[in-house]
Amino acid sequence: MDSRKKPARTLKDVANAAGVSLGTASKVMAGAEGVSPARRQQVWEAARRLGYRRNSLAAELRSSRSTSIGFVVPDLTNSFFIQLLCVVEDHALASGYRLLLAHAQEDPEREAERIRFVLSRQVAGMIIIPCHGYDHAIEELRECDVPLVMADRVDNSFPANTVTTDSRRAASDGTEHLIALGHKRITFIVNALDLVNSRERADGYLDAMKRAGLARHARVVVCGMTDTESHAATLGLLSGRERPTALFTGANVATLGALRAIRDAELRLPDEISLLSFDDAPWMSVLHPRISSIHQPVEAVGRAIWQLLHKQLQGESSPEPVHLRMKADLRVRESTAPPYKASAKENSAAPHGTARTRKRAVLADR
Amino acid sequence: MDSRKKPARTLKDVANAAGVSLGTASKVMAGAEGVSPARRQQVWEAARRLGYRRNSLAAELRSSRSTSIGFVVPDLTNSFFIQLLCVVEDHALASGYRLLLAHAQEDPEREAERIRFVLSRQVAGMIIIPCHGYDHAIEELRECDVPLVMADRVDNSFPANTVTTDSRRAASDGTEHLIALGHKRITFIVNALDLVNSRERADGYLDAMKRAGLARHARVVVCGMTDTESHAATLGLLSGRERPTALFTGANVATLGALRAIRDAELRLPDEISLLSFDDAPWMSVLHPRISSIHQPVEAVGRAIWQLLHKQLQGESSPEPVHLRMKADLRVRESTAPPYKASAKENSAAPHGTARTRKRAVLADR
DNA sequence: CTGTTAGCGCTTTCAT
DNA sequence: ATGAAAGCGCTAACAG
Repeated sequence: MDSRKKPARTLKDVANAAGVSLGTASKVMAGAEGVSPARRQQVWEAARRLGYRRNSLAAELRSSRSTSIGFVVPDLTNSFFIQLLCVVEDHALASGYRLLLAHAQEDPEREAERIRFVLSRQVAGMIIIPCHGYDHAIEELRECDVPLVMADRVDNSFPANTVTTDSRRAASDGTEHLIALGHKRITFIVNALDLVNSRERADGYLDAMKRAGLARHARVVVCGMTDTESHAATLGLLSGRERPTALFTGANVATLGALRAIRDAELRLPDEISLLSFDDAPWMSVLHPRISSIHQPVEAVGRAIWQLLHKQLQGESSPEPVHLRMKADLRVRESTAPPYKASAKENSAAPHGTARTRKRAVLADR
Repeated sequence: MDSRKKPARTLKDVANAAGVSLGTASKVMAGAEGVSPARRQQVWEAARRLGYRRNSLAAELRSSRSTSIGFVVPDLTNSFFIQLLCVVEDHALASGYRLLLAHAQEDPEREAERIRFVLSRQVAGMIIIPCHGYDHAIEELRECDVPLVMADRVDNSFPANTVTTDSRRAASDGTEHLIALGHKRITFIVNALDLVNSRERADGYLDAMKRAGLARHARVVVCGMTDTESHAATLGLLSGRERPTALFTGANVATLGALRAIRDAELRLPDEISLLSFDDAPWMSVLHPRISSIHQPVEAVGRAIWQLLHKQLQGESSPEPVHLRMKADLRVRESTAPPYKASAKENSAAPHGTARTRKRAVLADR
């Protein structure tokens, strides 16, 4: 713990120590052709001896080439984004790029600031999963022509490459599953409707409800971006009259809050209430009951994002923006079941419903 | 989507457009004193008009001052690290620093590469949560004197500032809780013993077992870093003879695998087996049964990390490395209960144990 | 207050 | 194959 800063060794130091010119040393470190093996050896030797570490800031400044990709993510708490991040990072690394992560924390202002920051580091490209209304992002990015891919929370009207999940369709499928089980009072709990994909999810839900002639039962509750908020919203919902028999949560975070609320309301899942989660998470298939969910194809989305970006990085991009849309799939597990008969509702302490209900309980107990 | 790269505007362009010198423009953008309001205005104007964006690579290169902090994390899948990351980032941002995240993916080689990368970006400081045996990290960092804080997976013998949780103590407390419930065959499932903190956790477990005269029942199972591995290990454990009555998992990831194995083995939690998790996660208190766990003080750890680093950044660090150790607390929930009576074990389909067991089941059903 | 100048550490022609 | 020299975009002295 010595406080005097010994100035870092530079390439010049290495060149001097090796008795070669700066240019030659540079070539060696870059692994370029045209240096005799002998000198090459000398330079490596000197570099090791001096503990040389390249200054990539200087290198990138001079060559105006960067291998960093900005990745702007709205919420690191959301396992879907984390998974996506990991997938994309693997692809990027494999192609010789690194990710520069920027965390927007679901705050548009912070997002704008982070984008500015990333851009100021001269990244070669950008991947953005925007938060509430991506106006800021657009503004920042329109004028500069960095290769860009927008993901997840965008729609096809965005004037850049996008990769998304077909949320509307998936939400519709999910709702139909609930309807098929016999549910009518199905409530959709969504974080924010100014999030394009959440809006689509809500629309998909409404589509299915209407198609089934259940429009008058349709109910969309907007709960905010945190699990605390969704907890509160769900709790209100459950204690009100005309309680829904099924809940469909529009996102990972909302699911967590809803689940907590269901506990607090002392409702048994799935006997007294069903829950379907848009977004899957590892823990959902591990406890009792396993949560039915809509699983987004993270691998495919991540791969598509990288492909689109990589193409642009190599200057092979098409003049027209490409919009890729992936299909999500419904994973029926144990949190969705036929609605509870109102009559059986009262003696909730000892669950002895129909044979089916009974079987379920045992099954779920495993 | 135009493919010709319009070269980014530079400060020089701005200066020209504003009719001032480069130096003046620089002062304005830096917000420095000593520029007349009129010119200041002109420069801002020109900058906006041209869509100027500072090149922070150049700025940092020239001033050899950086506001980036490298944060090397072993596993983004682990919610504890994510939470820590968020806490530290908040503090860093508040002090005017940004984080440069590097994901080691539990791979020492990748970790070394990432550290090298981060260092080459001339960060002002480094925070490292090392993975298996941190030799690489040490090697890379010894010679350079960047302010450094090591966290979580280190012990006090490390020659730099460290912030850790008192794992040994916490694990010992946890084990005692299990013992107090009447368990004897308690197995500790740990990811890897070459992880200092895992080693400490195992030691804490062994301490408590020995103290209780249960040494001959003590059993430590090493399962690896992924939930797939811990799933397999736990499954083997549960199907073997002399099945433990309680499991104590040494980390987040191990808990997930163990839980899946318990399901697969069709064992009821906590009636047929108890589970205690070292590391808490939001989902653990949301489903049935809520998982008892040892909760690390993320906020405190994060704050401590930043304080230690910030002091060094301001040159106020003490000559001797500081080792901070935080206390974790046991959160008893529903996954830990007295051991199942062997006699009741057989008729497992319909759980009608003692009154206590019955009550538990109802309680947990909420 | 303002402009001029000299680099930060590196890459990249361009001669030799 | 090698070295010299010219910057990348910016900051920080230093004169004026």
